[in-house]
Amino acid sequence: MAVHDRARGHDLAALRGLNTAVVLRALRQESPQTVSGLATSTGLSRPTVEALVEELAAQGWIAETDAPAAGRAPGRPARRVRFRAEAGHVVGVDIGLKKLVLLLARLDGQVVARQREDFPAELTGAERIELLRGRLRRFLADQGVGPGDVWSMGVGVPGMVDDTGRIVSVVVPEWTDLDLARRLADDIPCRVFVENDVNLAVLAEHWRGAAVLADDVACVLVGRRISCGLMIDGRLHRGRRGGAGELGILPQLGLDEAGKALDLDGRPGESGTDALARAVRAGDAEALDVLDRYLAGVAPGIAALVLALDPELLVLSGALAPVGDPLVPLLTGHLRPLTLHVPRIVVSTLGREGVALGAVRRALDAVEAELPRIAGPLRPTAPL
Amino acid sequence: MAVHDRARGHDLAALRGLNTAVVLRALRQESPQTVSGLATSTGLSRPTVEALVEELAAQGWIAETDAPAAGRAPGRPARRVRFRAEAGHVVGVDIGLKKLVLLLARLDGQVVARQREDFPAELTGAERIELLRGRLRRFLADQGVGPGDVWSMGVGVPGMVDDTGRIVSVVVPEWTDLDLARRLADDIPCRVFVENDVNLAVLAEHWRGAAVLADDVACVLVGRRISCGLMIDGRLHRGRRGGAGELGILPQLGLDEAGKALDLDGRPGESGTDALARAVRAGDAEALDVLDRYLAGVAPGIAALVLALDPELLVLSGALAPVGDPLVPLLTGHLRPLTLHVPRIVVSTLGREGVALGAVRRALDAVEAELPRIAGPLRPTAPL
DNA sequence: GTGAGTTATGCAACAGTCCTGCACAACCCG
DNA sequence: CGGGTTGTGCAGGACTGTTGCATAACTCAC
Repeated sequence: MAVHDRARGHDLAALRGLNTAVVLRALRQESPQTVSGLATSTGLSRPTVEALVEELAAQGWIAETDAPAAGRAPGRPARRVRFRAEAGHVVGVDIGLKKLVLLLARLDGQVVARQREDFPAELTGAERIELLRGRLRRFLADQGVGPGDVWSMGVGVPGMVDDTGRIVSVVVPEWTDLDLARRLADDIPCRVFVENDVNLAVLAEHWRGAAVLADDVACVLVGRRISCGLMIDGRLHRGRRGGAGELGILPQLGLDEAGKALDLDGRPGESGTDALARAVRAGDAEALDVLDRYLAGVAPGIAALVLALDPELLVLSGALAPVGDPLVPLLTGHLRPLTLHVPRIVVSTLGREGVALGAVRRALDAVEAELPRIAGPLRPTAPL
Repeated sequence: MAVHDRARGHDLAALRGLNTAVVLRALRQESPQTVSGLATSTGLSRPTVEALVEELAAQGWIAETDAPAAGRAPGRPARRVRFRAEAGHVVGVDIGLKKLVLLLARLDGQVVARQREDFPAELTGAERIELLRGRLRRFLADQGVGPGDVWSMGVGVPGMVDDTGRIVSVVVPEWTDLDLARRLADDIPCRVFVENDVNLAVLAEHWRGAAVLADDVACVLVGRRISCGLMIDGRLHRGRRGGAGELGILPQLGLDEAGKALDLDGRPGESGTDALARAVRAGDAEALDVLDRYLAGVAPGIAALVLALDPELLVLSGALAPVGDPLVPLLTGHLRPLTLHVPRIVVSTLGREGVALGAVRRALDAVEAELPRIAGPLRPTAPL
């Protein structure tokens, strides 16, 4: 009964906190800004903004820029303040069956370091965890970031994750029922959010990808395995058990059957989907035909999703995304007879870092959720 | 970019308005209440609440009760105030192919008058509108409610409705692309919200039905035609074109095929579904078998919905709801092999007024949405 | 180089809102 | 009829945000 809780009065301190958060948010969205500019954009008066700015600066959230203004204008030069994005860091992790992506970002979301690594799919669950922990320690050390400087961390894994962060699927052997967050928090004392990979992908697309302007988005991972991440009303929809979007199981939709058409041979070390994408891009007519048959096969499943949700936008991501724009008319053609209305379809442009970027976004969301109640100086997110 | 707008500062007047709305909301949830009780429940101080109460009373939103307190307690008897639910009315309409339901409710949602009528399915679109307008005028007149006393109206219709209130489906002949809201607003000068019937049913179930404690709900209309209303995170999910939940179209799911099994003969004037429900309740083994085959037929479609959304609760409504609890184990059995996790399933208990009650809820939502910005005395919703 | 124009700043006075505390009123009970 | 208890109403004080004005700093034109 979240509505019930909202029925609480606010006093002057709450108003102050609200306005502090407003100023900080405005500064997070655009930095640097002049104090007067902040006043007009927030609708507060200048003396008020000034007081809030002073308070935030004392707490370390913001700082005055010393850099001279870019364009020259008449009048007294404005004092300009900026969000201190370097005051803390967040980490985004994408760990799959055979690859690991690490991203380090500042509090404004700017990625300051990235690392990608492939590893054998045959690793045991324990080995995979140890690999991740080792690489993560090294990665942070290389960047001169201490474990205490990480405020929050997002981790994308294949398969379902329940709302407590426990992995409940069987995609990665031996990871079922694993509390990965706790294991990672032993090394890096911060909040860790484990989440299904496609769910993070849709966050990333909405943040900096193909879906920035849409609030009802389905992100479909097209490849050997099919699953979807859903954003509804601008928020990630996980489902009761974290299983939203897992249409692949239903035999009537033929998603698994369609996927088998992609079990082709590629070059050594190259997966079938990569080979197909390459061939299609090279203009191979036969490959295009295979792709088209695959899309025809997955169309009923995607149609079911479209009919169930009627999304504004469909983002295609995953192993076949490198094929690019040719995917759109092909899939649209197959969806048209199966749906009432084919939504706008676009291909992801985030490449292989999409999930990790979504993990960064997830971590930043956690930091932002605590912003309204800044009382002490900095570091709002308590470890775990 | 709704988030952008939220980055505006609040001044003291805004704080006041916020607290006024808080007190009013608390009083809407429970009436009457003592002023001191309001102070503790809202977290505001008593002098503050007192001032707000005085203001709201002057505007006509609340009033002091003259009725003596129920239980007697020591000490000075508390002054008690109540929400003036009789200050305005809302109307809920459910108009289908061959039936019309009208509900009149006070501002607290209490239904004060109801009317139900069946009419021939052969009516033309224009005749149907005239019937509705005539009955509505008469209904209000009988209750002594003038057109100006209706603050807001919700209307449930079969078929899809887009986000501007235009009907875009072909379920009712000649109603395609109809702006029903405008037609009704000619008679009753208030905001009119036209909405798909199942979407309103899910609102009703969440408000006063089987789904009061769940925030992720799918309401499935089981009957000759199948469609669903979706509630996600406590809010109605309509979809971009208002088509969310319309899985019936997809041939792979066999929903339409399954529905044909219900084309039975009933008694004169009784539909096939009603006859089937009656027979099952009477213990007819053959009827139970027909029902079971029907449920097996619709299971893939419902499974697709469950897999796509992973809802907390599934509410079964519609023509077969009178069958009651026997539906639950049958459907559960058919869903189990098709899904990862079968959600809790319950049968609607709202009967034939579900959609109209949801229309009332929709109308009340519109009134509540305007509550925070009460400035003048009463009547926050301007006509259209 | 100097003055006019422009823009930002900082201080002061003012108004609005909420809170705390205390004297008082109204009622029940013995 | 008086004590205990509970709600009421009124001050005083603290905090927040706003308006207004004099001042500071810079650009531009002459």
